[in-house]
Amino acid sequence: MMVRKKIPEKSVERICRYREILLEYQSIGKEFIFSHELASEVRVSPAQVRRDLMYFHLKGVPQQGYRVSEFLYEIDDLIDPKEVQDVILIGVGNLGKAILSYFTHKRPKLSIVAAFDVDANKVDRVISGCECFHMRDLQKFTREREIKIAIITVPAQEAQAIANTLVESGIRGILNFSPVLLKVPADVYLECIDITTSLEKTVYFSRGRR
Amino acid sequence: MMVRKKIPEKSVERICRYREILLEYQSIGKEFIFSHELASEVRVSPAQVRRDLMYFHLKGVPQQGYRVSEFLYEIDDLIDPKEVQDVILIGVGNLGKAILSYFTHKRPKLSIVAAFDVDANKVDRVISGCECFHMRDLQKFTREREIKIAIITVPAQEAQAIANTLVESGIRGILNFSPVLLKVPADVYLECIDITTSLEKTVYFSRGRR
DNA sequence: AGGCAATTGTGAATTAATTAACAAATTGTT
DNA sequence: AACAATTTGTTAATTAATTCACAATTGCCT
Ligand SMILES: NC(=O)c1ccc[n+]([C@@H]2O[C@H](COP(=O)([O-])OP(=O)(O)OC[C@H]3O[C@@H](n4cnc5c(N)ncnc54)[C@H](O)[C@@H]3O)[C@@H](O)[C@H]2O)c1
Ligand SMILES: NC(=O)c1ccc[n+]([C@@H]2O[C@H](COP(=O)([O-])OP(=O)(O)OC[C@H]3O[C@@H](n4cnc5c(N)ncnc54)[C@H](O)[C@@H]3O)[C@@H](O)[C@H]2O)c1
Repeated sequence: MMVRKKIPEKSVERICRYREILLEYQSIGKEFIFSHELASEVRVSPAQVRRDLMYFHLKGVPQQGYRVSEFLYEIDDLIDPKEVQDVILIGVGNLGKAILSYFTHKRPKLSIVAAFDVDANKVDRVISGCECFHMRDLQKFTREREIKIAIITVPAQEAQAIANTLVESGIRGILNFSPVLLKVPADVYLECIDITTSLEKTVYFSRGRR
Repeated sequence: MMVRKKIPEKSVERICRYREILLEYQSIGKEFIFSHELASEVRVSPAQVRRDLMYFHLKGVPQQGYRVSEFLYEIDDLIDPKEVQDVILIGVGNLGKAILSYFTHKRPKLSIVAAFDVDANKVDRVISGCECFHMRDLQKFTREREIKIAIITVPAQEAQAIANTLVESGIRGILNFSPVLLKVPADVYLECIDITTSLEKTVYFSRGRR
């Protein structure tokens, strides 16, 4: 089997953004797109777009650009898992609920299939369209359903312990919203969204220091 | 006045993370920290930490490290605004509410002072500890209070129009949660948190392609 | 006090990411 | 059917970010 060249994080990120724009184009019936159009939408250089395209095989034609449907197909093929990917979420608080309601039917290949919490008001109910179970069932569920991806939205002080449990039960990727830099084995992928840092960055750079 | 060297985004981001760790150290009574300790907490190299330190003036001592309180002071001095920074939030939906409740008293120098929405169920009430006003009052409020920072948590299709209004009323920095790549003038700082992309990245890289 | 071990601060070297540049290709035009 | 105008695909050049490496300090131990 031919092994695809590894793609740097930044490129994967941009490619996901290209998809947003392409879906928009598709929805308004545009069949073709130029690298410079995509570039200006995503705020990168046209050269950057074409460079990213080298990671997968898409032929554009001069004077015409890339066929949107083909482009989207290639992105799906590259980025999306082959089967629907089941995801779980830990911590059905304010943020957890927002995410649950958002991802219901958002992407065909991504589905949050269960949420877990310790709060008696939350377990054994359907919250924001998602079944919520008690933490004690986490390991069993994860193992049986072979869940590979988890989203952590528990309070900071709980996050590391939960990450440990997740890793133990076979999780391969974690999207972490707690402000804690979790420690996980090198072969588990960890993506952190640190909203506080983002806001601090915004404040810092809005003060004109650029 | 001596002009500080401009600091790259990545460094600012790391410096904000250092602060998290330093606050933790302080809370458990540790007075000093080594570059390698901080580095391993934040998952960067010790050299990287020391390099970032060159952006501000902090003296460490060999065999002892950096004084935590001094380190924190320098970060505050560099990153934080001099006065309390008032922030507004647009779109008091699931995500907006989560953010409002989270940032109440989170950072002494950051305060979400008002939220705006069009939904009659939300305006003129206090939601998650924050006063919520109707969108029609946005411009007036922003101008009068000289608000410089806004958080956008409205549906995708509304985001650009709201960004335009914000820019018009003098906003200098936007933290955007909608999946739209907003167009703003070059002198307005735009930070985007794209949760969908982050989840897609997590799924992609958890499939072992690294 | 003097030597040993550890750690800082920073240029130099390396690696990664981005942009520039341009030949090859394609379309429409005269 | 040759030409002009674009736009692609890719290599080379540039710029940015990270790591290396090591002299200079400092604390600690004997
Ligand atoms: N809400 C935000 O805007 C925001 C912003 C930045 C960071 N965060 C981080 O996201 C996380 C969640 O924030 P939130 O505002 O939703 O908090 P929250 O308190 O509303 O929700 C936390 C949820 O986790 C559950 N929980 C607690 N301990 C648990 C455990 N051991 N196992 C399973 N579930 C447990 C609680 O019952 C609760 O439902 C926190 O780490 C917070 O720091 C949130
Ligand atoms: N919730 C999530 O986890 C999540 C994840 C990724 C992205 N997002 C994005 O964040 C944004 C908000 O998501 P959400 O889940 O909170 O949506 P939501 O529908 O719960 O909230 C949107 C809020 O915006 C208000 N609103 C609508 N039009 C407005 C206008 N013109 N002016 C002011 N307010 C207006 C609505 O009344 C509502 O209160 C969306 O753009 C969404 O794509 C959310």
